[in-house]
Amino acid sequence: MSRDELQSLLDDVNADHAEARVVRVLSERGAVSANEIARATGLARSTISQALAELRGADVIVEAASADLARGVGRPAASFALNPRAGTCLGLHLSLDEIKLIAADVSHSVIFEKNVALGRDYAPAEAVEAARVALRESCREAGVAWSSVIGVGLSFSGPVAPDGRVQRASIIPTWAGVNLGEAFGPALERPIFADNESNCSAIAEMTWGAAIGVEDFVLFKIDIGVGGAIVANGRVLTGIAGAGGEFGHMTLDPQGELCRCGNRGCLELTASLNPAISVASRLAGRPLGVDEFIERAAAGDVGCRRLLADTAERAGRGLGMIGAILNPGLILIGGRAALAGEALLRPLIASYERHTLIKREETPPAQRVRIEIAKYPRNHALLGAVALVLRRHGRLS
Amino acid sequence: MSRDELQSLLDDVNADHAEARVVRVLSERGAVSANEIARATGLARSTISQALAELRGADVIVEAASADLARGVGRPAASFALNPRAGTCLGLHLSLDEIKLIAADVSHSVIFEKNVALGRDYAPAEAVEAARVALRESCREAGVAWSSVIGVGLSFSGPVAPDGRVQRASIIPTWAGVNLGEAFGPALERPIFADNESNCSAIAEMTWGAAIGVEDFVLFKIDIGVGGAIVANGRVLTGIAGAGGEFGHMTLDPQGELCRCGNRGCLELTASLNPAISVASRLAGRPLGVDEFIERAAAGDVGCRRLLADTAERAGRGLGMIGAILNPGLILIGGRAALAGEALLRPLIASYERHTLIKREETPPAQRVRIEIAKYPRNHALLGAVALVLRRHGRLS
DNA sequence: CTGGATTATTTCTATTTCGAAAGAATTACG
DNA sequence: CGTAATTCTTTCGAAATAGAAATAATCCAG
Repeated sequence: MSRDELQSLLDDVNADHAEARVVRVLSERGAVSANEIARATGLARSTISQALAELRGADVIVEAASADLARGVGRPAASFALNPRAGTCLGLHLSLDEIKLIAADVSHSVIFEKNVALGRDYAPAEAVEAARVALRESCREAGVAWSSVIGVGLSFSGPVAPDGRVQRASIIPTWAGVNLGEAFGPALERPIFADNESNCSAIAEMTWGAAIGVEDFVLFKIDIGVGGAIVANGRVLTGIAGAGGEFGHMTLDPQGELCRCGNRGCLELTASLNPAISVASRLAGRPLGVDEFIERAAAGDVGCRRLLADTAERAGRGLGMIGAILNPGLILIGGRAALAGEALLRPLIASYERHTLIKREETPPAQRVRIEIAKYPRNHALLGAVALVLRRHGRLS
Repeated sequence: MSRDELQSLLDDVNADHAEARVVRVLSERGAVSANEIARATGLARSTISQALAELRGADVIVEAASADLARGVGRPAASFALNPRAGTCLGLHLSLDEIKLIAADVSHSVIFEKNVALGRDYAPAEAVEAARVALRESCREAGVAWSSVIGVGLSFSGPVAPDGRVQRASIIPTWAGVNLGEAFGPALERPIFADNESNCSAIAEMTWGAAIGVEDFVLFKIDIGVGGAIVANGRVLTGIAGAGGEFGHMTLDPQGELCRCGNRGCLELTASLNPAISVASRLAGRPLGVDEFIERAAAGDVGCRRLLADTAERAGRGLGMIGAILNPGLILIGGRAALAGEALLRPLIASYERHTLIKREETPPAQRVRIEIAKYPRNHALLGAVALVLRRHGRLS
């Protein structure tokens, strides 16, 4: 295969030769040994050997600093990663009042990270222009040629349909109906990938976090909203309209309070951090931020601890239902509530146990649900946005 | 490849040549054209052509009566199916007070079907012995050599762990903790496959029913219990302990009535047919059966219709949550309630719409959830049991 | 410090699979 | 009818892949 063909393998999603599959595995996992590549692709070791030789010849991959972590007996395995100079992936997170930027090379190293503040309820065109300027500039500063950008991943705070359209139910009302691919594609002139925030977080956990190598898990996010993502067979279940994993909008009480989504009694109304923070603020005599509240709870403030435990109790009810529906092997707790660690986890697990079908003690260890804190609880959907590009997930154009 | 090797392809799950993959596709789908096989396997048409020639030479496959359904322009495609004489699959459904038997050849034709009544709460050993005797005898009568039986699929009314163990939460209390593979394996001396009833129904719908070719859907069963199954990427999500899809045991009201599963306020308590039938029976002055109740509702009895609609309203609440969590493209309604057709479907869809996040009218048609009646609403998990064997799903030994 | 045990990697050849082109069976249309 | 268009199927040489055996790099035990 020619050098040019090999170097363009990063763009070609559909190619199905040994070389292409090796590149895809490296793109998804970072540094990997030849043996692992063989297992992941299902190809023979000899085939991998040949492919690696060719790819190395074309400077597409490099030998990685061997992570001698589990160094046993026998010849140690060499690790390979994509040549960092072979391309750059950009990520963009669109949140309530700012956009966050990130760039990573194809070997999974972060090159730069940056925030751009915007007014509340900013218009799509504003964000597109701000993103264009900031990305171009940051790339120039970091010495990244725009032509070497493989794609831009977008993380959005709300359901994103498979065609890139933002659903009404999003946090930022001005964006309802906007097609992210059509909005950002012309301005950025690079392939666009997009998914909702929680799905991005799940992908970040799969790529760098607490779910590396896990094919089936659920991410449950507790922050000022409640959301999540479902991963089955190694793929994020986005749902037919991109609304999979919207745990916050399970209707717990059809006669309950009105939710911003237009329904009543959603889980989010009781299980997000908002009610707890309201009460804590009243007691403190001044408005508390999310971080301050969590810090107080983690530090042992009995009031905040109890408020957090009550939140966990209510969230655990929803989580128990998710357990009855999906019976996942691993549930990762994300969102800033997870920063409280055990103070959240203990009452949450207790509540889960009380509300779910299969009880822990009557199940052999291998079939038990593990509930753990995610590695990136603090909104690191941004990392996931860049992983969208690395995994070629949610491609729009 | 030798004739013997080709003929044993049906037993070898792990083989990964063109011939093996062709056999597997035919086993899963029945009669298929060469072109479809190529698409399903991802192999080149020329490879399929060669493989088919070899398999035909070894009498493993036969040319099927060409189902000239969609006969367009151009040369018509020939269909192939596994040679019915190449093997037989048995299925077994273990219900409350009887076991049901079925046999089908590998081309998906049913050979015989039979019920064996047992006392309520029968013991496992009883069922094993009854199954052994009835299956052996029926096979002899039908001229099926026991050695030609590829495997026996078991459908069980309750969660079945991946290792074959029956969970406590099952309908038949005497079976809690029993390992289905260990119980049936020695007596039947054939490979055993097992899964819970609803998962089997889902597989039946995928193989013969309303979900042929659909990779992602949810089956929601409303009968004297409430249950279901989730299919993602063409695979049934069984969950880490086999309790995936247990929609009936979502906790709607933590302070509600006690459920047989040990929790309170489960969906099943309000959304199954039981409450409606109780009221209808009181009004009728005598106990009504499920079928009678459904017939009355379908025939236009206003009381029964309203009771059914109320049930649908309550079930729709649970279904709406499933919609928020999974956002599936297709929801099939199974169980005997589905026999009422539109009388159930209309209020169910209305309730779903009211309780789910993404509303129908604000979604383009391609992203809308379709809610339809399953093809086999009347407990045809039995068909699914035999499909377990055809699809090599849930293998225990 | 040396030889055996263990695991990783490459080499070489046989086999499998692919892609392009030819051939076959049918419908559409003049 | 006959020819063109369309679609399915097979053939055959080229390319990719797998499997077995050889080679390499390390640990471990004496």
